[in-house]
Amino acid sequence: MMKMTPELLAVIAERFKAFAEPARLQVLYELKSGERTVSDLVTATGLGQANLSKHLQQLHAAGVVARRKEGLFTYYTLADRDVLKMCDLMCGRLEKETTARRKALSAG
Amino acid sequence: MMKMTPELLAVIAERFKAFAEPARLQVLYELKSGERTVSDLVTATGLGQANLSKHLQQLHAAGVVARRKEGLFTYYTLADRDVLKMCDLMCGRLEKETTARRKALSAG
DNA sequence: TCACTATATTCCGATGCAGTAAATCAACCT
DNA sequence: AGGTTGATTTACTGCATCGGAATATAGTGA
Repeated sequence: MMKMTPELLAVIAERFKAFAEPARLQVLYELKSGERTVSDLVTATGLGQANLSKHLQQLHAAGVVARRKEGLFTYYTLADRDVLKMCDLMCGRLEKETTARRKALSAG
Repeated sequence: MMKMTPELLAVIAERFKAFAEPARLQVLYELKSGERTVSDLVTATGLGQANLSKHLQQLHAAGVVARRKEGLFTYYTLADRDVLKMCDLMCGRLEKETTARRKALSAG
């Protein structure tokens, strides 16, 4: 485990922040099935183009997505396998809680 | 994989948000070594007491930490093993990037 | 060069959140 | 009951950020 300097804490927090927005999670969810252009994502998510573009910049700056330009289009993809692992881990935590809560309700 | 409703996206984002703040990460880092009272955390982190208390409420609301009252004291702990897994996964991503960048620099 | 399309960027209003100080609450003690 | 201590809550301020509209940039083709 690395030493926890304030700078490192800030960087890690920054990374988590990339995941901490419904719009951005929606984008990641779309990218699960593969590469998408910005327009693809606009129609898939219903987000405004300018807004989406800004979210994509943030995701890219945080190393969450990769991009590739081809002519007029910019193709975005998930940066690596760990991105999905993060989401799955978080969803797993949620599921555990909800099933636990369900159990508690039926038991109580 | 569950269906991605706007509500679910909001909940997941909320969870990530709990990790997306240096002060809160610092708290989690402290709790790695075990149970701590609020005062313990105040001295360990250097955060103001009221401020810290609010961060602890957020972490608790997000299911990241558990608490236990004993007399005047409130003891906080990490809620489960997955909390650390989240952090380790994120740090792993960071390390990969920095080593990759180092390699690119020495190669280029 | 001029138009057209796909993205990115800038500007702005509204909302959210971190931090601090002061007030409040809760448990303990004499 | 009154006082003390640990913790939470409230009120407030300043700063960040989301979303939308308008504008700018860049690549394409006539």
